[in-house]
Amino acid sequence: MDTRSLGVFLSVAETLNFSRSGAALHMSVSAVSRTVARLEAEVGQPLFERDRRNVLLTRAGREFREFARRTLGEWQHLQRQLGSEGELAGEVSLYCSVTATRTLLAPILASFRSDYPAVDIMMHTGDQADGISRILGGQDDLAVSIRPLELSRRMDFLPLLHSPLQFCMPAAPCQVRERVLEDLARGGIQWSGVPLIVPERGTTQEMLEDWLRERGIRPRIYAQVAGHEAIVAMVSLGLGVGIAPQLVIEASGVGEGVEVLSLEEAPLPVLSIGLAALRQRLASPLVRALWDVAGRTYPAAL
Amino acid sequence: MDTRSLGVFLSVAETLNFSRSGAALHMSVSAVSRTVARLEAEVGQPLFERDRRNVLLTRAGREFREFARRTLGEWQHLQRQLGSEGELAGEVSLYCSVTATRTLLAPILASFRSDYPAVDIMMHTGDQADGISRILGGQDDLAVSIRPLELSRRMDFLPLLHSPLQFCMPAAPCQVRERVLEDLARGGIQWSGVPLIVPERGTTQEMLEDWLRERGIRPRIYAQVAGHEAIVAMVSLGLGVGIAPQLVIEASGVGEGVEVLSLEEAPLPVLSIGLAALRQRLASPLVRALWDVAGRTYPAAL
DNA sequence: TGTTATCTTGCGTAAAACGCTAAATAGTGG
DNA sequence: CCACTATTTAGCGTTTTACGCAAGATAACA
Repeated sequence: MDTRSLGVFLSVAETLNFSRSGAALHMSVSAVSRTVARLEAEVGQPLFERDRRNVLLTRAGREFREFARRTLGEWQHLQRQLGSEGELAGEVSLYCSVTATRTLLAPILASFRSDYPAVDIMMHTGDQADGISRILGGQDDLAVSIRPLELSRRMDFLPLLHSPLQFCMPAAPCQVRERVLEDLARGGIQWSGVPLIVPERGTTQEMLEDWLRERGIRPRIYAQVAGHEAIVAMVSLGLGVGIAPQLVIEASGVGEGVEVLSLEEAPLPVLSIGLAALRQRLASPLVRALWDVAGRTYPAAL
Repeated sequence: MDTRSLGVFLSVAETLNFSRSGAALHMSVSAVSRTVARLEAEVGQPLFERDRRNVLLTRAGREFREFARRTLGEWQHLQRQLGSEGELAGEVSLYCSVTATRTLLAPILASFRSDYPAVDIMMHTGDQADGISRILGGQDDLAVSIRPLELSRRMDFLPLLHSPLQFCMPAAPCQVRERVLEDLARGGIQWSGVPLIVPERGTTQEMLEDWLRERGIRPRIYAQVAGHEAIVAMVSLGLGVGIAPQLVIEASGVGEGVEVLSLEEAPLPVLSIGLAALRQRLASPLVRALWDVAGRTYPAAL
């Protein structure tokens, strides 16, 4: 019996539907099934009555639900109580890009500091693309990141907002801009002729690669750059056409200097931006606190 | 947080000594250390104050101890309550040798049937040597077995009584008996001349092999037989010198027909005989019930 | 009768837990 | 004062567990 299993059981006891609980808990149906089966073996009695069509709590199941609620409640209470005592001792380390600090993180951190004034936040900034590996490597507790295409099972991701990936070009007249405008007037961009400034690594780099491959485009890469902010900066200098989340383009100091290229016929994917953390670390009350504040700050996150 | 961790914590909270708790719980010190460390990370505060010499509960630790006691108590209560309701449905399967049924098991089963009249016991008998593999293979819940030399971590073993492994020879005058007596009179058995009847496999077979190897003895194997009872039977027929636990020799119907050979200068090991089960299965209340009854029936087991 | 929704099971893989051994540290006795 | 013991923690390789995927099974439904 562990807290995770209790959570799964309570979810199923509420939905009375293994599949829906699985979806809600971000786990496969089979994992839910086996978790319940394990509990039943430990208790020695079936907790649910399933007849392929309906799932119902047995009498034992109802009693177990009481126990589960009580135990889980007390555990969380204890965690909060003891955990918050330790605020002074602990600190939460957070990895994010410069843009994230000013946009997404600002309201979260404001809330957090007023709720938990005693917690120190150790913030590291850098290329957003490195966030996931820093989390996996245990170097930071939390990272603001784009949801990776493949999410490790050790990790949890809390989506906070969405922003489309966009191409952008210099706003001021220059060779690159004229070339793009000409192409657009003729009906389509000749990618082979446009200098492209792309992310060096990370999710957006993979997405762009997929997008190009699907369309059979062999682009002319002008530069591979670490950090979307740097890409936008280079674009604003007229060095080429770049790619970055719309959020970054808008928030960049040089926002005036670049213009979004909207390719309606073949849009780039929309990014899910949020917090990433190891499940393990999320058991720590400090980390969980920041996570929860973030979720409350962006309730539309769903 | 899971029940196992709570148990470890409570043990350490009592002994205030990681090593001793490790020994008591049949786990390594490092496992104890890490289990406590995990709990501390989950709670967000140290539960023990350790200064290399002393281990003390912190204030958080004392609060956690209350929680742990309460939770573990309720869990066990629930397990017993719901588990015993299910008696009618469940059955416990038990693997043992014929001898075990009549000796070791008799008092246990008597107790058990009066305590839990509704539980069916599905008993399978056979060569004791197969018990461990039947447990590991999940074919039976419990097995009466000799403690294996290597105990899988998935398994738990409850020692109930001890019995020395013994050589035995025919009690009636015959060629084999005379030969042995002659050898003994001259100071030592000439193993190469004595027909030996040995276990086909299992712990006693391994032990005998070790014993022989250590002494550089190349025995004359007359027969490899499955089951100690069969060995004793063959010995009583005058076919050779056999090896079996003293318990089996005494309990065998042909006990009169065989005589124990006491080799004081180089005794065979003493066997620990008891119950074996998968830890997993022991979580089931039914299995646990029989296990507990056995422990109560042989309290001198320690 | 085919389709859909739902739970369970087999199999290969990824993560967690463990034991062993070594390191670090403090008390003890010769 | 130093060897020696007792104790907790950390690295490393191995065992055990949990998971996701895909197939199986079963019942409702169209």
